[in-house]
Amino acid sequence: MRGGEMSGFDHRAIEAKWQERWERQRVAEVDVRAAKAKYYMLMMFPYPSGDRLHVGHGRNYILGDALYRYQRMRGRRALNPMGWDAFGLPAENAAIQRGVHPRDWTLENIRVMKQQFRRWGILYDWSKEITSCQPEYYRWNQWIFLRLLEKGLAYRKRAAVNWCPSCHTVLANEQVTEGSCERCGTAVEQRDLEQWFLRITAYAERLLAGLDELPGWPEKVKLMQRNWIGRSTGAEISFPVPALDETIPVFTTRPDTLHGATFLVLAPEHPLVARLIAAHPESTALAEWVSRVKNTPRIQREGADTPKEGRDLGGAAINPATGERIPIWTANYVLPDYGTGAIMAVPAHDQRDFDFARAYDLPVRLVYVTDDGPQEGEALTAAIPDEGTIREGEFSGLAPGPDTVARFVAWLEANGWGRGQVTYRLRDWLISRQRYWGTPIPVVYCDACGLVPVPDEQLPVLLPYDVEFSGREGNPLARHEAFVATTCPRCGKPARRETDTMDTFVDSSWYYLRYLSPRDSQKIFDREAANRWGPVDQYIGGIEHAILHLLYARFVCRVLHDFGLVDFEEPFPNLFNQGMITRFAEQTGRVEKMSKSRGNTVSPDPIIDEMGADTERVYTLFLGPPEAEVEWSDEALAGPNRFLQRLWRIAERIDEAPPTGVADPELERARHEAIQRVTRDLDRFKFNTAVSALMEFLNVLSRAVEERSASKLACEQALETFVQLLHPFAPHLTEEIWERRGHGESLLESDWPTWDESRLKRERLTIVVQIDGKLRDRVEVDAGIPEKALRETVLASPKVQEHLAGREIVRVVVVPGRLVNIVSREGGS
RNA sequence: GCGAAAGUGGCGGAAUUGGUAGACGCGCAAGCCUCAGGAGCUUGUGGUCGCAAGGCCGUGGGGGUUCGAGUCCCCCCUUUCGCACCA
Repeated sequence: MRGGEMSGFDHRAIEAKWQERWERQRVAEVDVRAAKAKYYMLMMFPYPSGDRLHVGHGRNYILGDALYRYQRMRGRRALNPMGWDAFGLPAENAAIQRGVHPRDWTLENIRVMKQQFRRWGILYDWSKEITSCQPEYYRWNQWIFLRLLEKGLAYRKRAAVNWCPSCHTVLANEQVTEGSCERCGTAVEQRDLEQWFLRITAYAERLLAGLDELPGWPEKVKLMQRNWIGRSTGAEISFPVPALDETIPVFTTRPDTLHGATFLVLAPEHPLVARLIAAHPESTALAEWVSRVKNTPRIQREGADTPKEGRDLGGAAINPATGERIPIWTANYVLPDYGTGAIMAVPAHDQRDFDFARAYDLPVRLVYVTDDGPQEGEALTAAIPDEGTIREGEFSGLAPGPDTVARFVAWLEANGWGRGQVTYRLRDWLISRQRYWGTPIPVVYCDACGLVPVPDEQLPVLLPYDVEFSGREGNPLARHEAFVATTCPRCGKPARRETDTMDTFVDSSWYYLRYLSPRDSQKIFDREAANRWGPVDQYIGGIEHAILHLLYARFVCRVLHDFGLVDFEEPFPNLFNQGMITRFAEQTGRVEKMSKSRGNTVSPDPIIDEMGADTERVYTLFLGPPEAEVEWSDEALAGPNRFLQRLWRIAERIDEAPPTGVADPELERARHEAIQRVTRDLDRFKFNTAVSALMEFLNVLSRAVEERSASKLACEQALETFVQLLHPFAPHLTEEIWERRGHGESLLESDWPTWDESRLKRERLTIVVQIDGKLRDRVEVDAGIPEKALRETVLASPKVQEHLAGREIVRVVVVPGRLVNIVSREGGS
């Protein structure tokens, strides 16, 4: 196969020819004004990293292209746009390491990636292309930001935030995994900084409820989002602190255990901590301890394995239920940004509080007791979270559960001690980044006017090109005098620009709307087009965005909905997560996700050179179920390549078929079956089994041609159907055969074949015969055979007779068209 | 620890959702064709016993439901993923 000359067809010439023609004829361009039978499909737009795409990336795009071509042939007006998630850290790092400007680097990468898409035969409507790092795009990020600011949905606050010391920037909670920076793996530190947030928590309930309206999403992703939002119901209870003339509100999911609350615990960051320390005799030592805990990296401070540590702050609060004075502590296991940043500790019924109480010898009081369990707190060896019944008082005898909680909530409210409350795990979205290569946040700081939003007419706030990339800590933008120095839009006096840029997930939170009117310089997007084409009919991307991108995009879509810009609340009603391609990595000695850093990538270039893009495409789709992780095998490429070679040879020999043939009905049946199987499989994204069905169909056609057993007409019809069905998988070769068969128009314009149920019926059926569930024989019968006759046929079979010798028939189970199972037992005649 | 998904030949994977386990492909073996083959074609290919006909075993392990279980139920093991002190 050296050089490809041995191939039956010249894949290089054919692929180049069709790629050129599709591009020249702009076959994928859609006029969005006409939305008849619209089908908006979308691949998550890629980050144009400098690494060339490997076959693992290819899976994603090939799958999307196959779907696109299929939908086109089904007669849908399919829109398949592509763009670039072009802001982000790697560009800036490349600038520091190689001295290339992020913009130039990014645009060059885009050029290379486009070439790669082209070589795969992938069709995008390039007239809709968007690039998020261009002012024409990012000005609308700024526009959205200003609207959020107006509505109080964007705000600035000082908070302990995640800081990546390697990327020199803060990170959103969603970008921290196991206490480390998701991008570079460096342990994240805590820094107390003034930052910009988007109030996604205001949408927590709607984001959660909306998941129930998404049958087209994988359960796994919905579950991940539910867990991330983390809705908890319970109560907020206020504990008076007489000495400070304050109350400390706590959130608890177990107000029913209030009588067992023997101390309070505040997060070290809690605002009352400082006041309590000030009144404490050992205030210096305490303050030191508190500041040490505050500065402990998240990964060390949090986590179930971290030992619980705390200090008595010396104050006392009143447990409203018992009237008792209880101590106030601070501890590392109480989080500052969840609930109220303070808890009531009920050691008897919460394991964490129990561990802490035992470590510091704090009282343990049982509210619920079990008949056979300990009757006193001292005797407990572990918390009993949901067993037993309440021992005393007006709620005596109740068992733990939602009803009991509800009764306590009503009781708290009646007494004015607290109220029912819902709390979310979800935190507000931190969007500030101390980096250059992102959308400038459009606000100005004026000594006289304070924080002033940049007026719409002054947008975009342009990212300056001429910055210095030194690799020093701090945002290069902050050192750019001409950028920072500005005038206040309100009073005209000198002012400073905000130098933080936006998280790139802002860019990707609404881009699908911009595709519909990408060059509009007057407005963010065309509302009418957005409502006609949106929401996206099919969204395709990796599971790694299950939370980050998909949650942010759902949030922003709701915001835009509330602004009256779109009619829908869910941007992507149907989501498909393709699986990764894995391969053995020498470095680790394991089969792992294909990636440059693991050194286990496979370049598509030599494959395309030697066997063609069609081969890679068919192989990629054939490899395994698209949602599953699959292992790449260089060897197995030969199968799909042989398959395409055979197709070519058969197409060339089709004229040899005789004018009449005995196998025509059989071939026709196989043709209809192939149409049915491929259509059904594609509708369910089962590309792998669709390829199998085509292989089987080719085997039948191939035999018919080989044996000259079917007529030329039947063979030609089978071939044409075959080429149509295969087109989404192997577009170049199929176009070529189609054209050579005298068709003037692209296969994309042809109508997807339809099958006729009546043609699928077989005249003769093979019925499986079981005796006591074991396969014993097969009998061939007419399809319409009555059950009685079938039984007789089966019982007459010599093999059945033999196996039944000396046994008695108890029962005969008949599954029409499939099998007969004879149930027998010992004895009889 | 909690939650979810998945375990099928030498390999990737099928199985109309309770009805022939292993489709399709890779690999392997034998044969044909060929100056040659890393090309093409044909046949075979879960294990085991048997000359054969055929038998027995077989979908991570163990139980169960059923005429019938890869598929449903219970227990266990392994792997992967998500969350991980969220009160």
